[in-house]
Amino acid sequence: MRYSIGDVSRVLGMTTSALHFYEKEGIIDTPKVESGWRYYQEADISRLVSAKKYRAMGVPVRDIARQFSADGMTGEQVIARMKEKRDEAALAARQYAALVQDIDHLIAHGQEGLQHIDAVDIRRAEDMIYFRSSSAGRIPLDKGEQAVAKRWIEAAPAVSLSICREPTDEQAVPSMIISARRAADYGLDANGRVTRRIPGGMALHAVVACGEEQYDDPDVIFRPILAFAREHRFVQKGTMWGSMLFVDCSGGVRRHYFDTYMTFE
Amino acid sequence: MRYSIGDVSRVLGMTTSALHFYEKEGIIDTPKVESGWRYYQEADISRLVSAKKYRAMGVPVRDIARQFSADGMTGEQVIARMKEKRDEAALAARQYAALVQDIDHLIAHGQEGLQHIDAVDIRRAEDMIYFRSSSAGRIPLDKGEQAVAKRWIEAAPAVSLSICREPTDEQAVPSMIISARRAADYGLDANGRVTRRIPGGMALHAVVACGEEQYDDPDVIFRPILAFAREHRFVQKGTMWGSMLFVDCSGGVRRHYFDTYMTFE
DNA sequence: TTGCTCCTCACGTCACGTGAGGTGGC
DNA sequence: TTGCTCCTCACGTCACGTGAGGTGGC
Repeated sequence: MRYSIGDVSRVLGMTTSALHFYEKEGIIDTPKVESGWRYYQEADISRLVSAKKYRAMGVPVRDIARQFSADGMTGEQVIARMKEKRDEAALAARQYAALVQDIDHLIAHGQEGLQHIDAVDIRRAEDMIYFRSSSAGRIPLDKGEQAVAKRWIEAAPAVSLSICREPTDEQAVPSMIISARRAADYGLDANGRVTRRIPGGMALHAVVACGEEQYDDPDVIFRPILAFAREHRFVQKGTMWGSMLFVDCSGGVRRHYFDTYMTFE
Repeated sequence: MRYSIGDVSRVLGMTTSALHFYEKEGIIDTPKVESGWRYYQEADISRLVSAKKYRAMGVPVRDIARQFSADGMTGEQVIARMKEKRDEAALAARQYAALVQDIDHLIAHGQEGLQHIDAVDIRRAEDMIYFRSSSAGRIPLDKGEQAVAKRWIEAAPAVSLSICREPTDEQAVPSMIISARRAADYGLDANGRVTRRIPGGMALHAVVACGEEQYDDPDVIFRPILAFAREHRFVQKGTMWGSMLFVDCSGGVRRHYFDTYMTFE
């Protein structure tokens, strides 16, 4: 049997230009009849299906071409490469599964926030772990701390930009935060020089929105909670914290939404 | 605080050229001092961390720039887009998890094959489902069948190129095969016009290697099994089949490795 | 004859990476 | 003064996609 490029394209789900490209790269060497039309044989189809499979595993086209070339890869080499790709795929699967969890968290808290903005309620706060550089911003100036901060940033969106205020602080400080439950999944722990644990418990909670003033006055995000605490005589226990959910950039102003918590005695 | 591009690059895990690129695309608008050096503020860092988060969710840079622009996206729009990306990430997680399973199968059978090439043993064969076009090759000429074949090809490597021979066939025929256990995960079933179920059971089994002659004589892959069956008086029951594991292209010749099965009475 | 399929070739896209040649800061 | 960091600008990369202008086959 011989197949036209259209047949191959429809069945393999590849465009004709992709087929031309694979031919140029040397994965196949399709014979042409005098009119210039390509006709594909069973052997070409096999080669292309294998190539698609390896592409799906993340093998570059150049490597696939070499694999199938006159002096290509041995079975052992092919299997060794599959083992690498297996581990990469397993990592990708874990990362995407974690991403789903983290997006779910953002959606749930974000939606709640849009509905009850600035309203204070009481709920149980999770145990958290936070990173706070010794140089007062989210970005450390010390190279050792920068290396740690990098690992935290990589764990976004499970790690979120946050603002924390310990009882001994003079003002709130920009930092990064993650729930203790997720921290281990991302290889983060609370035993570093610049990381600390915040025990959970019953807490005042509010979703707040603030503008760019948060950069000069990080305490702005705690106003609804602090007003409620004063009015109802709640006494702060431990670190007060807020984690950023999303930013609304419509209408020429930026509004940052934070999920804020204050555990009490 | 102000940070140099080097500080930002080390902490965010982005190259300076990526930071230049994000600036050119309008995600940030870093001020420069007279010497021409950029200095980043807390607000820029926030923006970049958010941008990284959305990139990890698969949002294009252009869209992120629009989201953060003067008249950008509302909170509702950001959350709506997160919902889309959540579903895409969930799909990706499932696909990578499936890929891991499929690669594991190829590695296990491939390794076994390299050790016991052409050796016949007896083992239990799984229930399988196979696709065989009405036009005698793996690629159908009928457009309806081509649409079905496309969905099978997409399920590689769980679907593998195969050669099947029913008891009524005059010779073996190229086809595609998948285990019944995995078929449902990929939305494939045995009730189509060109698909059929192969019941499993105790079977003669061999991993064989053959050259390009398989394209003219597909039966070549069943030789070891058929010789063993004749010698030991095994009687074929149901469809005989072989699925391709990998191709060894070293030393100027191509050797195709197939996992072959024949259930018996 | 018509409509469809196929051809080549040049250029575009996406998200950066690389390197040349030059300057600023402690 | 030295070594490091930073600058701009042009071009490269990867895996194709797009479109122009033209031809083949039933």
